[in-house]
Amino acid sequence: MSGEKNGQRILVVDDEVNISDLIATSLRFVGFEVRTAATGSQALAIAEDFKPHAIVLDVMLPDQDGFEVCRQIRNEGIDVGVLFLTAKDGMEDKVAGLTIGGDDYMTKPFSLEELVARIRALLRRIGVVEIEHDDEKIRFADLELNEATHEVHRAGHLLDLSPTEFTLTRYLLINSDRVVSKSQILDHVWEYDFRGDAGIVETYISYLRKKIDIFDPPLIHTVRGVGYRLKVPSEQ
Amino acid sequence: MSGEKNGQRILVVDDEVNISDLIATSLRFVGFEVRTAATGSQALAIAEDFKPHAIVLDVMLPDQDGFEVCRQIRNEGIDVGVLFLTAKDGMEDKVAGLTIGGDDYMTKPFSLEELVARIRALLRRIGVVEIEHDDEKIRFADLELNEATHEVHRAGHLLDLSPTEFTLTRYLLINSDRVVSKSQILDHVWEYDFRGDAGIVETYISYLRKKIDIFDPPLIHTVRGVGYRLKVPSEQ
DNA sequence: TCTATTTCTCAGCCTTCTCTCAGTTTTTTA
DNA sequence: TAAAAAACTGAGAGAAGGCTGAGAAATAGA
Repeated sequence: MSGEKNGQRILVVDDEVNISDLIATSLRFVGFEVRTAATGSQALAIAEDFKPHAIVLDVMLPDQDGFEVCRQIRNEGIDVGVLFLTAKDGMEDKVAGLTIGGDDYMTKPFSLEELVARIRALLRRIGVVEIEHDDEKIRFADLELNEATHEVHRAGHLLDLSPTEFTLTRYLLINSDRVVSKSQILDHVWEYDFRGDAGIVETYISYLRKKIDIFDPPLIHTVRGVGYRLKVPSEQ
Repeated sequence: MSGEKNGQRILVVDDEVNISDLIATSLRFVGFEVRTAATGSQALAIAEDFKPHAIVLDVMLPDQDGFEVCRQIRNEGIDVGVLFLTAKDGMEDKVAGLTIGGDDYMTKPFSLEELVARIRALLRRIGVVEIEHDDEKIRFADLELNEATHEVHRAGHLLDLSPTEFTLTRYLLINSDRVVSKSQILDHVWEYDFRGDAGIVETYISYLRKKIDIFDPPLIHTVRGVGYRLKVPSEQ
């Protein structure tokens, strides 16, 4: 289960405390050991003895830019994968160009579900095997989601899902058989600055049903007043 | 049995003393060690040496908001799960992000039974194993309630229960073999501001009997003039 | 720039649930 | 044995929760 230290260390670097807290909390919950830093120099100091396996690094820091921080940390001989965070301005191209090796980047705002998935993929790529998550496929009954190819199959058929539908499917799959509330879904699957109400989850569940549950048996079940749950009806 | 100190410490923070008292009493009764605070700064002061495992925290406090209190407590290095309480008014905006990292939230008014269940689920999720309640299933005879899936089975058959029926069943199960009065049931299963009379409990017991006790032997027994009791008849 | 896709909101509809009430049955007491 | 008290249950009004189609707004792609 979650909560145990499994040895994967992540350093989160962002000057907005709200953001770094949010990220840190999420990553801790899924079992990582996490430290946070608000500036480049602070990040450097912490990295030195924390020796993180991966860094979540905002490219825009008060003292220096993220690439510089990244370079310095690697110069220390610390072998680390980096997930860059960038605002959605024009900088994306530049970031993409500078993202080399096993590194990756995401634009703010993002969903926590997506962040965790990227971190896991990153660790896999750089060869740090995470316990229990070394498989790139998540399965439930005849529904299968492939992390590497971003494909989802039901009963052997390839489904055509939009990005949000994909993320929602993954979240349901990860929590298969347990009830998840609409607010949980909203908090994990939607971008963290989303200000709408949980009604949108109903809409997307409706979309998903038309793609996933046109096959028998239906897997997405409503638990009135509580949330949704992936289950195989035959279980009784 | 309930009543013993099992080591789980809960801090309840709400400026309405009626509410925090109500919650504290309920939590103490089921075996938690409880402290209360009416303001954010008071909460912080108490948390420092009380080191709670979980906090029940109103988001609307006189001095500062609940999120700030939460952040400060965690900055003290206290690893704590939070159950946020929110009013059901226009505040729904601020409710975003509350279910991150094992945390949860409930809207006022709520039922005490629901609150206790959420606290237990929270402690389980963040890895604080509660004695005697480390399982997500509650059982009595061939009646079984699953907290994670929200399913109830009798003699292997899945029962279809409404939310209130589910909560009532849980309350009876937790108090199995003991007589619980109609007013006790009303106080625990219905929202704390419910202004109807205890007659509704009879109605719901009737509903439950038609779902649970169509199987033999009947488990729900009336103790005339006192209340109801879950028992296996052969026991006498 | 235009087009296609995706996201999001909203309103109408339908289903289920909650709660009250009143008539009935059961048990107790006088 | 009759009257009173307590509990049971069916019916129904109104509320709440959830589903979905339509369309506006935002975004990405050609």
